[in-house]
Amino acid sequence: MSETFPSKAAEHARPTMIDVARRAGVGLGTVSRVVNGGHGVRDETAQRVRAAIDELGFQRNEVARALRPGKKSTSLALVLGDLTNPFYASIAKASLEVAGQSGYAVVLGSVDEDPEGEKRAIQELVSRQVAGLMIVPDQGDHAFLEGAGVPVVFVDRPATGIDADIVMVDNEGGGRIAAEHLLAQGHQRIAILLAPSYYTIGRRLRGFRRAHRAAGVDVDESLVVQLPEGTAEAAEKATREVMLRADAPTAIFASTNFLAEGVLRALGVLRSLGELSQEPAVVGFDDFRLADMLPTPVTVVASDIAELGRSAARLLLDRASGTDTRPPQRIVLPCALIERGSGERPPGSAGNRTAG
Amino acid sequence: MSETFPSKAAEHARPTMIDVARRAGVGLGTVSRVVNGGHGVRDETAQRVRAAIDELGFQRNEVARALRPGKKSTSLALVLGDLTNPFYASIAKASLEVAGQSGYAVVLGSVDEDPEGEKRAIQELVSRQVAGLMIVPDQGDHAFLEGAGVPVVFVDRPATGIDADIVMVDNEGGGRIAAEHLLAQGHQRIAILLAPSYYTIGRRLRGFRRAHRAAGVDVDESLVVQLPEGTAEAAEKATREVMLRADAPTAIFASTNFLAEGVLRALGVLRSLGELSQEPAVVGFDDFRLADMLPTPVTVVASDIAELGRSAARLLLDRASGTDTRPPQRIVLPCALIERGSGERPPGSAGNRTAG
DNA sequence: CTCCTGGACGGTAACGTTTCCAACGTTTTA
DNA sequence: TAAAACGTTGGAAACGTTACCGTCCAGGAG
Repeated sequence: MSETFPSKAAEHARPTMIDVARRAGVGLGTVSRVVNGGHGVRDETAQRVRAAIDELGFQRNEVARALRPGKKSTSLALVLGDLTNPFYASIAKASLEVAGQSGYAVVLGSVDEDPEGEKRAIQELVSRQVAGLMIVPDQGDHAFLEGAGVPVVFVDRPATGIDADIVMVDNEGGGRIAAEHLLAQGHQRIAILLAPSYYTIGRRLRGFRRAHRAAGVDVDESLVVQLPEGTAEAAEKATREVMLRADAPTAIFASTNFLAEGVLRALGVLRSLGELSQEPAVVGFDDFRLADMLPTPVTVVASDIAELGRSAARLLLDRASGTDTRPPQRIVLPCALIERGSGERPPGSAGNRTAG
Repeated sequence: MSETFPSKAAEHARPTMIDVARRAGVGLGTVSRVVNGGHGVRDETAQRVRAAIDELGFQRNEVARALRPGKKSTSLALVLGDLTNPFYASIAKASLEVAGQSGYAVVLGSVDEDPEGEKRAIQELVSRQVAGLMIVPDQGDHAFLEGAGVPVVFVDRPATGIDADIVMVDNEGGGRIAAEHLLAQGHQRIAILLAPSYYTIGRRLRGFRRAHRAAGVDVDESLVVQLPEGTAEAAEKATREVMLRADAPTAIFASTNFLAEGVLRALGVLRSLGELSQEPAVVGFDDFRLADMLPTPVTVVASDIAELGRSAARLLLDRASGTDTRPPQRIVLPCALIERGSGERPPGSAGNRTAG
């Protein structure tokens, strides 16, 4: 065993530009020039340097590079909620793709639920010198970002305390479309299930109300149900309660994909128990996988979530590079109705309630 | 306007330890000591330093910190496929949580499909001096990671060319359980749909075969369907074809969540066309949202995917900190059958085929 | 032939932190 | 009382890169 362990040697290795320079018999600056595009270096010299790089397996240390003043790191930060929610997953995937195409990596902050945790996560990310932040903000004040010296793009909803770029969907329009659709079927008593008061939900409710006003139909405030949580379980419970009332609604608008799931679950249970005096129409907000394969395919108001992520990443990259110096932008993507069946049930749809 | 713009000032600001030291009237080393836990600093001095930190809004520059030899950055890299797949999303979420609890951020590499893109993404990540890599590997050779000097944990499947930690589910056991379950119902002709030859799929097939052998039933090789893609569409097409054969199977094992979706889609279409001479039993691999709400709830072989991500992150953190110096580990999580209905259909289930 | 211009290249400072070492003052021990 | 030991502090080197500045040489103009 005259040779050293390759693994050990490799661990100590990690050649630097200095090693490359020595190997190629050139100066440090020349290596740097070659690595960065090679302008102002003779072809022959550049070849020699590149050869040395290959032989040593040199890779530029991005950390050291980012340390230089002015040079921002080539990574973006993404702060969002539960990746298990396909909505967030789509945003992450899309922004990741766009960033990757420009050679940027994406750092995901650990995302707690409370605003305090979000703030901590963001500051963690800022201390890592990311070139920009994409944030799906929580409710807290985000003024602390003002002086961070890093471009910020908010996704899906604006944040309070700071004026920054924002990419979102037309929540109010979506809520309006959903309500208009149900009203057009002749529904007069439409329940709306609201997840905890995020900005988006408020907008969807506003659209819902506007559609009613335009149609000359009063909103029964007892059918505007504010849930304590944005989970399917909470929606299931609320749906059960509202549908068992004597004056049950003839339609339900679920303001979220998870809520729609809960509504369907509740209806399924009630149906099988014969407790459903009539089958309500259902419209959800945001499309979800298998929505078209359920016993009654689910009508939803949908938007291009991936485009949300792509737009945010593109905008942020332009801000980070200094290409884009316009005042804070506000990008709003449209919503469209996807009719699948559940939203087209007329008010009178017979249920199969047995004698109570 | 005697004052400078606060925003502008803030942009130029980003106070350093040197600023803090000057402000507190202490040396640079002292500030560093305070920031890192404050051992060996008099209480009164530490107070003064902390006051200066608060006044200036100082935040440690993690990039500069990671530059020091020995000090690895406090971020882990995660390389995986389509985040839109709930399987990957669960892994990402879980590992993110564990990493976050230890103060680590997670960097997601941009993930192309081809092995070459994966290699590029990994090297990008390595050049960012991450403390460790979690990889859901593609098929290519991963020997190039051997000398990277960074701990690696593979997730879901092993990689060739390198001996490293691996966290995975019991694919063979899962395949076996699925087949056993169907065989126990009396099924003798079971089709299995295979996504492109990943390691995991091969193992599931092996378990499938073993169960058959144990039961004394021959596998009809024409029912072992290798798909060109792992998409629902490919599975839908293959299911249509196999179910229209004269000797159609009485059961189908979909080796992936997306494939299960395709199977159900095809069956739905065939059913509505009256082309289904008999209703096959269906078992999927990996659970998916709404599986229990479909017209026939879907029986699946499932495992704790989140635990996959958590284990991987924990193991990697221990490796990165040097706490864990054992030889490469192999963690295998169990699979269990979730019976929901589709997998419990007996072989004779009448379809509703009309005269062709 | 000389001077000047300009391209190619080498050397060095600087980025912000950690770590080591030396220096200082105070207290304990001989 | 002197020496040693210890805890606290300041200063400087180093991490790997980029940017700037100066030097050198070749070639063109005068």
